[in-house]
Formats: sequence, C-alpha cells, structure tokens
Amino acid sequence: MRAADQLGYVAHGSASALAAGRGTHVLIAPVTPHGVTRLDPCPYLDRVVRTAAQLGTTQGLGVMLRALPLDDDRMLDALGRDRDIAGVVLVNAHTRLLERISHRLPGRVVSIGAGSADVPLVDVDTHASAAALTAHLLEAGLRRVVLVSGPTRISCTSRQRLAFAEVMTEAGLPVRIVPVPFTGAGGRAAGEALLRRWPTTEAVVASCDETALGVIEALTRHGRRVPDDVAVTGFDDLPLAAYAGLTSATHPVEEIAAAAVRRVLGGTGGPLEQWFATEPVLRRTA
Amino acid sequence: MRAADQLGYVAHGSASALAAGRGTHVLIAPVTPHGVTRLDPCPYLDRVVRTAAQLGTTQGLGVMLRALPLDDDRMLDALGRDRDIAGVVLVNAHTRLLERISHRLPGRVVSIGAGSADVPLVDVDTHASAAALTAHLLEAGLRRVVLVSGPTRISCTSRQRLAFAEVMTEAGLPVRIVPVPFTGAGGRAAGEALLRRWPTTEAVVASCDETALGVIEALTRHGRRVPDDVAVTGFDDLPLAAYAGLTSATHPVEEIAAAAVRRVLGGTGGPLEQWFATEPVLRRTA
DNA sequence: CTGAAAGCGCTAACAG
DNA sequence: CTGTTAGCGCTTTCAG
Repeated sequence: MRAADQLGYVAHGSASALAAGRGTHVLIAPVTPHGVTRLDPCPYLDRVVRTAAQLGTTQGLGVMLRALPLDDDRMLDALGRDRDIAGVVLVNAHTRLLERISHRLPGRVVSIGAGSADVPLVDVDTHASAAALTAHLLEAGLRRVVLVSGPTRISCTSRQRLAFAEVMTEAGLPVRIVPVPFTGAGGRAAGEALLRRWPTTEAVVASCDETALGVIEALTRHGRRVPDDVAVTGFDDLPLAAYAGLTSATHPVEEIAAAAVRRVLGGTGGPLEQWFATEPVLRRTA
Repeated sequence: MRAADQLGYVAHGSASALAAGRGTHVLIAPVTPHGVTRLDPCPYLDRVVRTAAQLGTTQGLGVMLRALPLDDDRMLDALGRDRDIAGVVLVNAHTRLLERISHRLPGRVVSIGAGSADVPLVDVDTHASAAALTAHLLEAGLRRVVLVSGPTRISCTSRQRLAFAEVMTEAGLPVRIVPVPFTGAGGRAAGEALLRRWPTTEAVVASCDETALGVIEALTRHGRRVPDDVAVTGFDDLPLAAYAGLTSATHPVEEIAAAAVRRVLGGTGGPLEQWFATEPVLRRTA
C-alpha cells in the first residue's frame, strides 16, 4: 500500500467497476412532460448536478444528466439494463413515473420531490416552511391571506396547500388559493386574479420567488404598496430575492442533493423519506 | 444490430472503455488558490457542469468535479495517471498551472479562461465585449469613463483592460482603472474610490454584474443618480441584471462549455483558441 | 493467511 | 469479409 502510494499508483476505475459489477455513473434525471427531452435552464437543477458531481468524484463516480420524458418506456427499459449506472436521482418525478421505474431499477433509484413505497424520497420540508411563513403573516396581525400555489398534481404544491389550509383553518380564517405556473407571468396573473376576487387581501404567500415578484409587480401596478397594503412572501431564496428585499425561505439544496446521492448509492436500507428544514428569511416585503 | 435493438441490449460502458483504453469521465477542474479544495458556489460553474454532464451523457461519459489547487503536484500527477479520465476541462486556470499540467495530460486538457501553447483555450471574447460596451458609452456622448476591473493577473481582466484602454486612447480620453474583486463589496469599494479620485465621472464599465450593482449602490448613497448622473454597465447578464435594469453583456456559457468538452474529447488537432461573442444587453443603467 | 487464476463484457487484432 | 481469441486491469474465489 505504501509502495503503491509512493509510486503514484492510481486504480483504473472502469476496470474495478467491471470486475466488481459496480456502475461508474450516477444519472440525474429531471422528469419532463411527454416526449420532451429538452432541458430548460434551472439554477436549482444546476445546484443538484454540481453537488452530485462533487460528491461522486470522491467515490470515483461521474454524473450524467438526461431529461426523462414522463412515459418513455423504452428509455426506462434501457436505463434498467445499463449496468454502468450505479444510481438514478429523479427530479420532479410524478407518482406515475415512480411506479414505472422502480421495478426496473430496484434499489438504484431515489427521488427528489415525490416518493413512493418503492422509491425513497429526499426533499425540502415544504409543509413546515409554508406553515411557518403563513404563521409569520398571521402573527403580524394579517388576516386576509391568499396562497398563490403552483401547478396542481405536483407533490410539493399539495403539501404547501395542505399546510396553508391547516394554519388558516386553525386560525378560523378562509382558505383562499390561486394556482398558477412557477413563473413571473404566473405571478402577475395571480396578482390580477386575487385582486379581482378578494380586493381587500392583506397578504400573499407565493410558492416561489419568481411568482412572488410577479405578484408584487401586479399589485404595484394596481396601486397597492408592498408591504404597507399587502405583504408578500416568496420561496426558494434566489439571489434575486435578496436584491428585491423579498421575504422568502432558503433551502439546503446542496444537502438535499448530497443526501439523494448517498441514499441511492447506499442500496436498500435507509430511510424511505428524508425531509430537510428550510429557513425563513425575513426581508422587506413581509 | 436490429436484433440487439429489439432485445433492448445496452452496452456495458466500463467494459468497452476498459477494452478500448478510453476513459469514462470528463473532469471539470475549477482552479483554486494554494491548498484550497473548497468550491465556492458559482452559477457560472454550475452552468458549465450542467452542460458538460448533458453533453457527456450522449457519449457515455460522466462528469466529475473537483477543485484543483494551484500547485498540488501530487494531485496533478494522480490526474495524469488516471486512465479513466477522458479529458480535463480547466476553469480559471493560471498560466503557471497550464505549464505544469499540459505534459502530464498531453492532448487531454482544455482550458476555459486562459490558454497556452499546449493547452487549447475556449472563452468569451472579453476583448470585443468590453470594447463594445465602452464604445456604447462614448457614443452616448459620455467622456469621463472609469473601468472597474477584476483582480489583476487574471487573463480576462487583462483582456478587458486592454480593450478599454484601446477604445479610450483612440478617442483621446484618459484611461482610468480601479481594480477590485468580482463581488458586490468590491463594487461598493470601487464606487467610493472612483468618486474620491474622479468626482466628475460620467460612466462606469464594471467587470461583472455584482460589481456593477455594488458600484451603483455606492454612487446612489453619495447622491448620484444612475443613469442620469453616472451610467453603469455590468457584465455576465445574471438574472439579477434583468431585474435591476442593469445594462450588461450576455455570454453563451452553454456553448462555451460544450465547445470545451468537444475539444477535449476530440484529441489533438482543432483550433488552439476558440472565442465566443457576447451580446450587449441594453437596459436602464446605460 | 498468502498467492494463483478465473472471469467481468467488451474491443481489436488476427486467422480462416 | 466473417468468426475466433487474446487481452484491457481489476475483484473474487479457491487452492496451497
């Protein structure tokens, strides 16, 4: 061993992987709609990939990145047959996909964002964060609060809705929700909509920072001041949020990604669900 | 072939790599100072890693990510001996490192940001962009322009300085430069400094968006209005820039990263330098 | 407990 | 041009 070290011996990764029957890559697989293999730029995903690459490197594993269309069974089959892939980290998977993939990659798949009985889950504790943010608004004495939530059928959306509904109901307040896409445009649309339906709204809980900024834009355009007339919270704590003074919640994305990689390499055994706490970041808007 | 396809045969990557003597990974190696192996979060690097991973995947290659301290010869030796690494993409390398690494990985290394006779270079055409931004200010009738440049000894900094100096000199104007780190704090410091030395400054060319925003903050604090009193340009076109209305220049980071990966996998032959044009994005601040 | 040998699944070079 | 075979560098099993 000492000799090997002094001679500068470096083991041949492929050779050992081949002999030991291990894979040499971790695949990060963001799930996309039917037939879509294009990957939209996404800083969140970038952080996951970077973290996975960094962690993988220490174990001789490289990361691959490929969009996984929602129902491409051929691709799923090929994935399962590829013995060179040590593990697959699904991002934004739907339950439907989880069912299709788990038996093809038994013990070699983990999911960020939505889990199942067969596929372990690692994610932000959206429930706790949404509850904390909503509670923060109520504590500030605000009563007419609206949740601008994300697309339905996405699991973090439903956890967020549930948390919001719980906190509002417990306070004896009405549960008002506007679902829109996770975009600035979505936020603007939501702002318009909620002003029309509930003109006396005092606070908005948005499901992401882009949406929150869109909401603020719409509110401002209609003469509402933020936070004086309406308080607004975002979610994700993008660099933009700090600049805009947006109250938000920050996620330990790197920890989550690292946990996902470790979990998928650890084989079976280990927790079926791992939730990571986010931290509210109070700024000017709420 | 058809049969293999119908049976869903998937080749074993490690096995073919081993037999063919190919590597199975591309290493992205951001260069860090002496002994520093920690990697600071960097959206730019994240985009490089993501692009490399996506492109690598199509060729059965995974990406690894590791900080490469400026003068760790043992690590460099180990890298050279690692036959499992198909190529190394250096990021922010210094000339000194390039000399040390090229002979250890002949034909298997490419650099983003600084090249040499042995190591091909792929980068943003900083010279052209800085010249274009400076020219834009001069065309707007501004005369007393200051360049807030990055740390000295970084190659993109020197290209930017050169371009700025050329354009200013040609217009018969003084070349005024303040070098600071690529950070918001650096920008604030630069703002203070340039207000002290040249209080009648009409425009500032900053070397990155964070710096530009820092400059604007300092200027505003001292009662200068942007762009009415002082015009400011950034560089990189971060999401922040669009939100802040900052005039900037946008880089094809994905194209650059893809070119770097292709170049390093293409072996010897191919251009020694590849420059990518950036596009000025004119917004409110200049 | 140490040392030899048989593969892991593929490629490339060779003979037919 | 098709069919066979000897490795690629390691791990693991099995005999000594």
